[in-house]
Amino acid sequence: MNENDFLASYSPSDFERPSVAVDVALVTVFAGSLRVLMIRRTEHPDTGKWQLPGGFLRDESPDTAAARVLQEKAGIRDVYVEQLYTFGSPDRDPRTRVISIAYYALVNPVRLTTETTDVVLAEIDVPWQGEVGGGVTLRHNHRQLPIAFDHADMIATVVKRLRGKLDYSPIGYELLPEEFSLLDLQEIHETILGRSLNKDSFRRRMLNSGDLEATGHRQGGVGHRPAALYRYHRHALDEESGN
Amino acid sequence: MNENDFLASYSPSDFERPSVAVDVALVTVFAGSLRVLMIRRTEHPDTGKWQLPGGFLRDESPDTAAARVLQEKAGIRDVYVEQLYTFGSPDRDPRTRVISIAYYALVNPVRLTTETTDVVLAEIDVPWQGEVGGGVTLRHNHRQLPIAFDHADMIATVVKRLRGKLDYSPIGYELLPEEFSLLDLQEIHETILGRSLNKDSFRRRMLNSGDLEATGHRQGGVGHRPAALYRYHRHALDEESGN
DNA sequence: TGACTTATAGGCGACACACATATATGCTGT
DNA sequence: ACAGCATATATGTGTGTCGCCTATAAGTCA
Repeated sequence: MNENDFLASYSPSDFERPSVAVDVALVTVFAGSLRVLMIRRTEHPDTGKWQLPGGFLRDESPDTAAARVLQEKAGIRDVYVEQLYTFGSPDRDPRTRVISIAYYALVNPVRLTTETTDVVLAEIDVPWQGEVGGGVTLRHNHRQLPIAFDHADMIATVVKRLRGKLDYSPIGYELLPEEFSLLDLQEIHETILGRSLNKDSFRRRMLNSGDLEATGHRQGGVGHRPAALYRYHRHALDEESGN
Repeated sequence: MNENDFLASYSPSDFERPSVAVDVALVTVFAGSLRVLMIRRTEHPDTGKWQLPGGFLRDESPDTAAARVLQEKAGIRDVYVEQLYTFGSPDRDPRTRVISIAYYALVNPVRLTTETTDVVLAEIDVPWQGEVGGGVTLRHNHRQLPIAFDHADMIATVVKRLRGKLDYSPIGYELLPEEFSLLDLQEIHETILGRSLNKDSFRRRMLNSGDLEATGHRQGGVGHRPAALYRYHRHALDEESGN
């Protein structure tokens, strides 16, 4: 390593030192659509376009910053939050160099407050199958929402991550209330994956996973035979030898 | 949002502005062990401990920075590189606040130059099964290597990521030379997963995946029947209708 | 030439899956 | 009260994959 490299490595000038931000995609499933909370920008640049809730990192861990941003910008706390990917192209923000650590959060829609003119739950349109990737568009009340900065890339990355993790992690349950029917769970999976699933296989697979615990309750007032309700119960392995 | 929050968000002072670094775990499989390139620190803090090659982010994308760090610190280029996770606990570096975007890279060991006293390929000891996680330790010549900063966490995260992606992505091939036998490929998978695999099932699964192309070559001078050699050939679907 | 080692091919039962059919159960209108 | 309806739940069947096993092939080496 030559001297220039050494100096650049150990004494980065303030000019080179980027800002570090956290952006959070708060995702929910509602009325058969995958949705994400978006905020309308009121300042330059990208005025009028829609962005994810975000904020600059303070004297805190990135995880803490993500939870704080959710509390401050979306008014919600105690939800499932996980780091997604870090975006840092030199030109992703026209004002100055900003590195953004993107997060996603999952929540049941009943925990979300009503929309305002500047904060909406936008439907995510995913025009591709599987995890190969591609772009997404957002809709709200049949209108397409223009997306600020590179936040469309972030949302597309969330969809890919959710599709990849759905089979082997309990993220589906984070989008449901405490008690739910098997069909509720199947609709969550179908919405995330963007395709329909075989009902019988899905039932068997979920019941055999050992992650479901019957509550003994049933649906009420549904106009047909009520489904049994379950709750998530992290890997209740070998239920027969229940000791 | 109150005024304090506003100012903190939109005018982060230089004091709050952290440094942003990139650390890269260059991983390879050699003699039945998963290994990672480590560099001995010669300065405070953690003098004498071992760290991943890293450097501060310049006027470049994080991906570019990772490739540059590999070139400068490990003397290797044109390898598979992928972003891993961003580490940013406030106390992870005792000198100043540093956010580190961790990457991992995969390479065949024949492309690596010989070791020096300050640059070694350390064996990764993984005392857990599957992707549940836990800590790792490093060994070199039967001696355990002390690990600087939170780089042990980074290496553990790499192992988890590799185990998770192995089944549905071609990362295994990045660790092999252009032509390889099925047993070579199986040993890569077994080393990453930390458990032995059924030989027949593995053969069938790989040959049916459509990602292997027979080269027509065979092993030479192995003291027994030589295995056929294959190369990776991204999803050669429907080889029969070869049009 | 024959012993040895690993590669390769094929068979077999267990199991998960998609798809189909049959039965159960609560609700609703008359 | 009862028939009909809609969905839940149970059962069956063929297909494909997996782990395990046996048999054969193709090189090297004494």
